[in-house]
Order: sequence, then structure tokens, then C-alpha cells
Amino acid sequence: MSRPREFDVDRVLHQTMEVFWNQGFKATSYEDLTRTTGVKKQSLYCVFKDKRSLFLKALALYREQVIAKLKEIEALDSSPGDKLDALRYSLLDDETGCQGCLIVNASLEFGTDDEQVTREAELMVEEVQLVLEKIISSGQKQQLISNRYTSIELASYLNNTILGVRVMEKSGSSREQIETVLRTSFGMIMS
Amino acid sequence: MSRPREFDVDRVLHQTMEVFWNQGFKATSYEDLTRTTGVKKQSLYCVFKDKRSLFLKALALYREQVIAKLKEIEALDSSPGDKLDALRYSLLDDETGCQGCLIVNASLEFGTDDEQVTREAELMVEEVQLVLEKIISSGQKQQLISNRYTSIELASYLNNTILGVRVMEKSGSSREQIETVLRTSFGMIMS
DNA sequence: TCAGTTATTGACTGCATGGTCAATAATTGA
DNA sequence: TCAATTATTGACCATGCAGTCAATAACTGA
Repeated sequence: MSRPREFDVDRVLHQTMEVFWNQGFKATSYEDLTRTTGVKKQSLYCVFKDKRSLFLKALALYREQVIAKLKEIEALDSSPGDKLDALRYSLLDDETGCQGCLIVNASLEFGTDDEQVTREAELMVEEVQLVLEKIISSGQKQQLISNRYTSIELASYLNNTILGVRVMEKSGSSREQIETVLRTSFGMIMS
Repeated sequence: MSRPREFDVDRVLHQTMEVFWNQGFKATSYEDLTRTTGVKKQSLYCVFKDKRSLFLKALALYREQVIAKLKEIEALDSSPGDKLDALRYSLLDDETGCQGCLIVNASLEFGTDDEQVTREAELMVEEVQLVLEKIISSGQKQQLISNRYTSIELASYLNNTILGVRVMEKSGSSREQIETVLRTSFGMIMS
């Protein structure tokens, strides 16, 4: 029917996600994107409409990845304590070369100006919150985790801890500093 | 000897600080600055050299303000618990119309690219850390604050909590959400 | 083989922006 | 009053960038 696309849309989306992750939205130019993906500007326009649309797709992809990983941990056949440990380690060792959290970065870059970006951030927070609540409340039932606060409060608390750690990562804190914060914050909720 | 300056440098620096605080570095143009300060581009160049130099001066001013406020709280004639409460309330009610923390915003915008910005962020974290440690360790001596962790660990912990809250503020979380996080995080360290 | 369709390419446009220049204004000391 | 000095002003410049356009290439179904 027509000329076939010469590149893999999914691969390109992953790569652009990493560029945005590293550099932010405004600081990323089409030149950056074509350099890392090997795809010319106009081809990107054909598939992804806009710079902003492309960015939003990258945000969504990122969120899916984060949630998938978190659910993987939740689905582990182990105690709530071990699940929290697994989460802690996964926060400490980012396999990608990227730092911080794309959505945290985006939230701070856009503030509350961009409706869609804000929505994407809320979505991620809600989903993370849910998974954390599940793990925590099962830990509380086993008397493993303190009952001084509700699972909702503790999930918000952990969520916020993670936000802070994402900032530390991106702003160049040492692994030791981050490790201390994670150990203390996660340890604190154990009864 | 020469023509006197027609504007107050300090006033202008405060105003530019707020613009950068609200909009970030890249998103702020000289037009924005002249609009809010009433001072023309070239005059700003005369006094502050560069956009980046101006930004760095704003960062330093911001840091001084934050530290001053924190030391004010520390110098209060009240218990460590009350001091922590005062800190918590001050985090909850920002008197300026600005959201988040200028230096956190800057850290995320620049990553670790800019030597000076990174240094400024480190400076602030160190200073905050010191004040927090003092309050915490005196609270620990009075058995008010848990001795399960060292004052250094708890100060890092609180510092990170504050980072997270700054992100929440900027990304549009509700006052209730922030209040919950602060209450839980600050409450958690009490023995 | 050809018509229709979509992808690719590179050139182009318009605009915003950081930074500079040169002319002019205001001030003070001699 | 004038010379020296610094502030102010508005015009100007170079650049980088998002987005568009038009020409061409590749593919398929008829």
C-alpha cells in the first residue's frame, strides 16, 4: 500500500525517553533526538506529532515501566519485609544510566502548568501508592510493620521518601548518603 | 564621580530570585526579568554580568534566607519537639507565593552539569543537616526522640523528607497530602 | 507497469533569546 | 564649566530551535 517505516517506533520511543530523562524537556532538541535515535526530525513528526506529544508518550512509557517493576516486586513470593528490601535495593541500583525519576523531573520542570504532565505524575503516584499500601498492610497484619500509622499514611510516607531519593540521585548525592537515607527511612516503619 | 544607579540592587536580586524560583533558569528570559523588576537588560548585565551569574547570586541569596529561617527556629527558647513542630509548620505554610525549593529545582534542572549550582546545593544541604542534627541530638538526650538511629542518620532522613515535600509542593500536591506526609515523617522519629 | 500512498530527506521559515554596541544621560570632582 | 566616569536606552546581531514544505523514494495492489 505504501512505503514501510524504516525504524522501530518502540525502540525510538525508548531512546527518546532516556534523552528526556537525562536532559529534561526544554533542554532536549530535535538534534539531540535525531543524533541518538538516528531518525530525522520529519519522521519523528510523522509518527509522534509534536515534541510535547512525544514527551508525553515517553512519560507514559516510563510510568508503565516503573509500575511494572514495582508490581513484579509485589508479586514476589516472599515476606513483606523482603519485598520492602527488594524495593530498597532496586532504588539503590538503577540499571539504566539515567538518574532520578523522569516524572519527578518533569513535574519540577513544568510545575502545574501542563495539565497532561500533572495528570501523568498524579497517575504514577496513585499507582505506586496502591502497591505500597498493599505491601505495608500485609506487613502490619503480620506485626512486622508498625501499626502506629495507617497503611495509607505509611505508603504516603514511603512515597515521599522515594521522591526525595530521586532528587538526591539526580543532584549527585553519593551512594552512601542515599543508602543511609533508604536504610533509615525503610527501617523506621518496622515495628 | 559618575551617574548613580537608579534601582536598588538588592530589591532586584530578590525579585529575580522569585522569578527563577517560579519558572526555572532556562524558562526565564530577560524579558521576564525586565518586566518584573522594571530594569532593562543592559543594566542587569552591568551589575550581574551574566544570566548564569545572576542565577547563582539568586541561589546564594535563597540559601541564606533558608538557613536564616532555620537558625531562627533552632534559636527558639523551646523544646526540641516544639522546634520540630515549628519547622514542620514553616514547611507547610510558605509565606512567599513560590512553590518548592529553588535549589532543589535548580539541582534537577542542571543535574550535575554545572559545578557551581551543584556546589550551592551541597552547601545548603550541609548547613541544613547541621542544624537538624543539633535539634535532634538534643531531643535524643532528653529521650524525646528515638535513639534507634544516630542524630546524623535522622538528620539525613528529615532532610530527605523535606526534599520530597518540596517536590510535592511544586508538582501540585494538596495541602492535606503534604500535611499527612509531614505529620507521619516527623512523628515517626519521636520515641 | 502504473497509480496511490506513506516515508524520508534536506532545505527553509519564523521566532525567541542571550548577549553586544553605540549613543546619550546623569553625576561629581577639579 | 568641563572632563571623566558610569548608568541607561534602544537598536542590533548571531544563534538555536520548533515546526513546515516540497521533492523524492519505496512499497503494494490493481
